[in-house]
Amino acid sequence: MGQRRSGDDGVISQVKNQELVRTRRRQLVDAAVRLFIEKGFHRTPTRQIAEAAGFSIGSLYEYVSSKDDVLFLVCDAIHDEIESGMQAAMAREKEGVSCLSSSIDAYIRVCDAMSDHLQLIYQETKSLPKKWRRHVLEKEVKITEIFVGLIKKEVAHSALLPMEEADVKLLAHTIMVAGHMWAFRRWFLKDHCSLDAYIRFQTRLLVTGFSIGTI
Amino acid sequence: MGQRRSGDDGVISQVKNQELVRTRRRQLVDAAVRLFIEKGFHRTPTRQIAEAAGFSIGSLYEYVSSKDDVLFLVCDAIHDEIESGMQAAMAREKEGVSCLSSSIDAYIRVCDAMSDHLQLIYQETKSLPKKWRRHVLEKEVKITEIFVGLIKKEVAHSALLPMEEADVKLLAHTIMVAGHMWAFRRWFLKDHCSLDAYIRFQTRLLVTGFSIGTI
DNA sequence: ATTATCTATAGATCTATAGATAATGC
DNA sequence: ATTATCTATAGATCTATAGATAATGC
Repeated sequence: MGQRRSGDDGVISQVKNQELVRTRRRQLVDAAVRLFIEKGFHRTPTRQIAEAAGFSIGSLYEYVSSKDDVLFLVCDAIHDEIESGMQAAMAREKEGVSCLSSSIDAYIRVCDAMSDHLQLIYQETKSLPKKWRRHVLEKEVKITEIFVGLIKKEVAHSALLPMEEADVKLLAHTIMVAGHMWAFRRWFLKDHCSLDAYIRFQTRLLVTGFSIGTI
Repeated sequence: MGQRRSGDDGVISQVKNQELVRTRRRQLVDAAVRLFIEKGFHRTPTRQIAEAAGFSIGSLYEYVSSKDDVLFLVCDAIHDEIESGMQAAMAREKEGVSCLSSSIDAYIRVCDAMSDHLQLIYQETKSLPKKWRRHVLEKEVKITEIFVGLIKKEVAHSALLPMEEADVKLLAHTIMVAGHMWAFRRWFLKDHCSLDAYIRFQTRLLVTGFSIGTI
């Protein structure tokens, strides 16, 4: 059939050279991210994506089989970047009592650096075909699990009050959203509060509220 | 020129009868909300909006001057509904120490009832022309101000710790987002947590964390 | 006359593909 | 031969308007 899957993402390419597929898709995603942030997915013609990526519309369809594919590759790449950004920041942290707080700090800084990308995800996830929406949401859960782990560790160290499993998950998701909020509510926040002040505020709300012996 | 503004929203209609403009736009918005929730703004043809509203494509353009106008009317109507929903719920509340908590409760229930609409706003606000995006965001701030007032009252009653003005605003916005979160993260929350449990959790996080003498 | 509504369509897209061309390797 | 790329375009939209028609009021 000449149709090949590339990587494990399930997007079909006509081109056989896997190395080439990776480079071209990287170019494609870089161009598309920029355009989608600027004008949104639906207002960006495939033609223009191809042009910005440096090849023709015909070639574009050798590397994806629909415009929706491009959106998926974009969302997937953004999530990868957030995840690796967090992992990198956390690797730099020391272990210790303040492990959760400092991870929140690192995470919100990643969200700050990627706030355009986060806004894009909030806008366009719904436009993804179902199968890929699920994939993207699973990755979101995976990132959230990092916080689940950290919270449990704090509880084990008695740095946080004991919590039910359900509350741990809820707290982890609320932390995730606190980071996203800095991105999608920047239209307000940027005029009223510095990044540092925001991090201080959210950390107090999210961590101190549940911790032992403070206030 | 035959162009008339209708109401104070700045959307131009060719039809003079203001009463008629109101009814037709109501039909238009009702139809569009349904379709946009189902398929998104960009995937819904104007033709289909007109048809679902019960008149022809020609007539549609007598009541708005572009498809963007329809999106604006939709966003505006949704915000109105949220605001009036909250006002109604709060009118039912008693004054008292638990005023903030019970307002959060009421607010999150409104968000629950309107979660499809909220998701729509998160998706499509960016598609609005600048002038109207600003209008929509101002309305969002206006709703947030309700919480600013409530928080200040709690502080005055010494039910909350003293806070700086900036923190009051931040807390109010965080409350708003806690409500939205129930809507836009329902893909996860619905399987892990009831509405009541969610409200309990967020109230604890948002109110108890800052209140005096608890924990 | 004026107002509201409808039908038909101009005009401008935009996605995806077919088929030609160039480059690479046997 | 095979692989990758490009050009040209089919075919399917979709928005917005022009101009005809029907209904209402002087």
